[in-house]
Amino acid sequence: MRMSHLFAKTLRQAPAEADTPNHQLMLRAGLAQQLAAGVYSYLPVGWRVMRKIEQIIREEMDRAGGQEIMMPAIQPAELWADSGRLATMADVLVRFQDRRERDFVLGPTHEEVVVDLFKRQVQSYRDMPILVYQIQTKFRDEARPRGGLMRVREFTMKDAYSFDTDWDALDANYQAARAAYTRIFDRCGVPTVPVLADSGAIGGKDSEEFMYLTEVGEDMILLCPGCGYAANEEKADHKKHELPFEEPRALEEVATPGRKTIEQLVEFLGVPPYKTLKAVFYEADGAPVFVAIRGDLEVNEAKLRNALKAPGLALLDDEGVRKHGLVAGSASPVGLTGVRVVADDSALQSPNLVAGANKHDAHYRNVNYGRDWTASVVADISLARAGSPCPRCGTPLETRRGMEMGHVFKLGTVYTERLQASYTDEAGALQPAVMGCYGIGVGRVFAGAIEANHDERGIIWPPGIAPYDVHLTALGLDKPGVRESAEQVYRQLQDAGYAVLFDDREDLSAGVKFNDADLLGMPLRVTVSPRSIESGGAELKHRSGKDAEVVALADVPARAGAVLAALGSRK
RNA sequence: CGGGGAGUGGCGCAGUCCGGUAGCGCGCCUGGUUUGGGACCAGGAGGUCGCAGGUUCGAAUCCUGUCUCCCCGACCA
Repeated sequence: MRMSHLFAKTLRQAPAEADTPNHQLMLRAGLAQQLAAGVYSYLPVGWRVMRKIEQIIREEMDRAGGQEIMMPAIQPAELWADSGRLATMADVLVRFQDRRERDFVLGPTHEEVVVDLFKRQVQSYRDMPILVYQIQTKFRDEARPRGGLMRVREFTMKDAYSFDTDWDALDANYQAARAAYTRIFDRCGVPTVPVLADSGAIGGKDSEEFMYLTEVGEDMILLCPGCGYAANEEKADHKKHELPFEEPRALEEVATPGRKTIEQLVEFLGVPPYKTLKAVFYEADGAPVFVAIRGDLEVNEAKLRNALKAPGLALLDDEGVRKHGLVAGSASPVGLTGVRVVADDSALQSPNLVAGANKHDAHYRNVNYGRDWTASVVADISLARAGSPCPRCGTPLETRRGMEMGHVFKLGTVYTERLQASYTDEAGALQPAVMGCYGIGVGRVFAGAIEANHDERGIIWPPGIAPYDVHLTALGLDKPGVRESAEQVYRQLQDAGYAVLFDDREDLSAGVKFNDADLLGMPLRVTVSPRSIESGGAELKHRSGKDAEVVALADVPARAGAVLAALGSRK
């Protein structure tokens, strides 16, 4: 490609909207451009990267036994009503009506459609296992698109679905997909770690996210330096500080004028936070939920949502608190009636706690579960934080931020039961197929690859996904022999099978061209100039290296091939 | 949805408080001089100041409404 006619321009300054390196470089290098919040066009160079990532995904999914298909983005809303997700995913669904006023959604994901397909194609256990995948545009009306390509409303996703006769067979497909993911991210130059994840509204059991650990990531990950335990904050468990047994003492009311927070109570009464009971108010399906958790812990809303099977759970606002007669700052489950109480298991085993008295400026001492209050739901609903003991080995956990590149999970029979996708087993009985699903955000891999591979000058494309192998820079095009030599190198490299970006722009200084080459980040830069010709040919330098070598013009393709091979590029 | 910030030429910004013919850097076009790390000279093009009302002799500037974008939170297979 000749840069003189490239449909994109590099920018010296990044647009103000970008605040992470990958986002700034993407815009400065002219890879993509935003049309609306979370909606992007891909320009030629960026699109080549997307296609390279897709190709790697295809190769690895095929190797894992996957079969590529293509499903429609336009899907009947009825199918979503059948699965129950028309309601549970209502806020992100992009919906429309056709001219006959029939309801449709633009697919945010394809479980419903793939199950429908499965029903028509598979009736027998003999037809399984199945692993199908597609690379497709998804639509989600995200509450807040952000971070360049990291959270967008229209995006390319590779989604794969497996169907098996039982959970053991599912595990084989799951492990195959998991292995493929490791290879895919590796080839794309994005270091990832699998972390335990919450399966969220989609349902299902085991679930892991592939995270690229970086400060600009939007997810919080807990990692154990002792045993390697790794989990998303939403999912992470931790050992809770266990309190020694104490005889329950008599309930005692104390005046606590103006003390509303745990910090204020701790300071005023001289008790440690773990000897207090914290109250947090939520609302689920229109009804208030009183959450009781020990004062040294925080509520993990994902866990709470799962414990209550209430995807619509949200914090109660001040007005709601008043309306339900709750006394913020002095609320407690002691003597509370008419409100559902959920307790973290920490609250049960902790004796003689300080808790609210359900009237202003008063608390109780020596509150004990069972004697003074009970909860209708008891579960681990606590948030693991930096320093929390690892659930496996007790080592203090560390936190890191991460960008989610992919997600694998075992769905089981959630969708195949709801949508009645069953097969006939060996005994002739109908069974729901056991399903897994596996997603990769292609645009996220694109962003992650830039984030993981750049320096102060620009992008350093991993050779496997570089839009071009060679950035050919011609300097002094009006000088004798330069144009001819550069054209010759351009032709020879292309004849040898390399993708070449040829900076044939006239009247630009060497500095501009070199800076653009560094910004655009191809693995190998070849320079043809009066100086290089005088010293015997063309100059080769790889993007991350410091030194250049001069090679005779005729030898450029062979030498370029050797350098690229050494960099790990596969032609 | 709650909180904060911002919309002025392709990009980055000033001008708004205090109303009076819209400016700077980069980029772009023409000519010339240059050419190994973001050149120089001369000339030039390009803006309904997000949009709609209002106040005023006069609005980028004041008032009202509205749209959009960014950040934090909520939300998020």
